[in-house]
Amino acid sequence: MQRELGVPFDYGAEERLREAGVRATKQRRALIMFLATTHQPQTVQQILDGVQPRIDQATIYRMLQILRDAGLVRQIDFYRGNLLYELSDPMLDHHHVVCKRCSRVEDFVGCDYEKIAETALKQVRGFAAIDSHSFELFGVCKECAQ
Amino acid sequence: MQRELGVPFDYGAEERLREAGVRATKQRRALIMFLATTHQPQTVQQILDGVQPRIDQATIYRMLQILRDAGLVRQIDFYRGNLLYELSDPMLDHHHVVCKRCSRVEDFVGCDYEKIAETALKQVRGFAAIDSHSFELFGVCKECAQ
DNA sequence: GTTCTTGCAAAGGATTTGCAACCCA
DNA sequence: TGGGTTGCAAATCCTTTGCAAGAAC
Repeated sequence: MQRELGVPFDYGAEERLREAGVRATKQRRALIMFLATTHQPQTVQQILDGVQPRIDQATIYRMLQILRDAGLVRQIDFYRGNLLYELSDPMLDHHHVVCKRCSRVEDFVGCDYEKIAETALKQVRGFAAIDSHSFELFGVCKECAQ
Repeated sequence: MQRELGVPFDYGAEERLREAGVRATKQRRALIMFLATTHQPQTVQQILDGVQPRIDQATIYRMLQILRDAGLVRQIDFYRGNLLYELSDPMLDHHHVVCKRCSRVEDFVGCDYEKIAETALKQVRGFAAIDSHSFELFGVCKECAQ
C-alpha cells in the first residue's frame, strides 16, 4: 500500500463514507481514523479526548448515530454504564471478551449463534423471526489474574 | 402452597433477602414482589410507577445496585437506552428474545455458551478465564410481523 | 446554490450523592 | 442501641436539541 507524501493516511475513511452513502466531512474522516487506530472500543468521552482535531460533543453523538445507521460503526455495551463504539467490520462479525477488572477487550470470532437462535425460536411462541444478536463474554485477563 | 389469611403472599422475598445476606426491608420486599409479578424485565421508571407502596427513586437505584451485587436481581440491556431489571433465577439461566418493533420480550433457555467460551479462550491470548456472558436475540414478533 | 453538517449554548433525562430521620437486626 | 437504609433535595453526568454559521456536493 502506497501513500503520497504529505497526505495523511486516512484508513480508507473517505471511501468508506462514500460507499455508505453519507457525506465525507472532515469530522467523520477524523472519527473513522481515530477508531481505526485504537484497538479497543471507545467511549464517547475517549473519542472526545482523543480525536484530532477536536470535535464538539453534540457532533460526536450525531455522527455516531448516523454512522451506526450507515453500518460503519458498531455500538457495544458491557454493562459498565457507558456505551462503546468501534468500526464495524463487515467481513468478520466478531464478539468480545471483556476483563471484569481492567475492562481490557479482546475480539474473537466463531459465535455460531444460528443454532441457538433456532433452539430459541422453537421455544418462544410469539416470534416470527430472529435476525440479530448480541453476545459478550466476561472474565479475567492474565495480567489481572496474577 | 398455603398462605395465611391477611398476610400478603410475598413471593419468598423475605427468604430470598435473608439467604442473600442483606437486610429485609419493606422496600426491598416490595421491589422483589413487584418484579416477581411482572413478566417482563422492568425499567427504573416502570418500577417507580408500579411498586406499591411508592419508593423514592434514589432508593430504587441503591436497591438495584445492592440486590444485583447480592445476586437477586439481574440487569439486562437491549440497547434501547434504558437498562432493565428482572429477578434472577439461579435455577435456570435464561436469555431473551426481543422484538425490535414493540420491545416485547420472551425468555428461552439452552444457550450452551461454554462451547463458544472455549473457542474464544483459544483465540484470545491474554485471558485466564471466562466466567460469565450476555446473550440476547433480536427479531420481530408475530404480531408486529403481520 | 442547496442541502447537510457543525459548533455553541442550553435543555432534558437519568443517575448519584449528602444528610438527617428512620428502621431492622 | 447501632449501623444499615430511606426520603428528600440538590448535584452531576450523559445525551439531545435549536439555531445560525460553515462545509460538502
